[in-house]
Amino acid sequence: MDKKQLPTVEKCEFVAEVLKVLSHPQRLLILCQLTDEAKSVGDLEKLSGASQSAVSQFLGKMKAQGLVKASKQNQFTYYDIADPDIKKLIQALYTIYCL
Amino acid sequence: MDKKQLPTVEKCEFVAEVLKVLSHPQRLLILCQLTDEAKSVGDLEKLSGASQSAVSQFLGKMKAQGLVKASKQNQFTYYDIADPDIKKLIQALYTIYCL
DNA sequence: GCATTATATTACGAATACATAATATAATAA
DNA sequence: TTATTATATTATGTATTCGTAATATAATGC
Repeated sequence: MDKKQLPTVEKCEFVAEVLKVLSHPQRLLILCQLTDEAKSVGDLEKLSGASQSAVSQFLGKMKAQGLVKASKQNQFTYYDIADPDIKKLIQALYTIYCL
Repeated sequence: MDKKQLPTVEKCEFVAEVLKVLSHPQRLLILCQLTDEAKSVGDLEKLSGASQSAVSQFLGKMKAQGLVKASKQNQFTYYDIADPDIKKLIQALYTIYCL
């Protein structure tokens, strides 16, 4: 994704795609939790209140989009933020809405 | 909306609602354009490439949500950002994705 | 008045997203 | 080997969103 430009239709298409992922309460909570440290699917299930299936599906899709990365350790899969821009975005949201 | 807290489910529900509005290419472009200065529906129609009906509907809904405000001058309706948090958010997106 | 321009509203089919249930797989424990 | 735990996958009905067409309203210009 090239930067240094005014918002164009193409840029907005890309960013809107990212925002669509964040525009869901439980997905947003999951991503917020992951900015601290990697967490297992089970951890995120408890923290978000979403079902096992939903959490796994959310993470699978976000991984496919390159937003998070997975590392399997024994029977657990730990997820972590993969995209630094997402981390910045979550931090910006925190600054605006939580400080 | 009270602030100063870690992300909670309720906070995420609120923020996700806001992000849902931004998670659409043309709505995002419209909001980006409005951070500079108020613009008419027709201006936004041209800038976003969305249909007259769609632009009017987008603006109507965003107004109902308190994100933008309208001021009618003669036959034109000028829209402007109403929520300072949205302005901050758009600026953060600009910093992350356009600089 | 009539035509034109600007905006808003309503309606509706098509596409998408959601939540949930059911099932599968893989690892560990007993 | 059987049971249990952790995660992934698939399926599916429902709800929501989107885009567009049609129509309405309101102001301006002729």
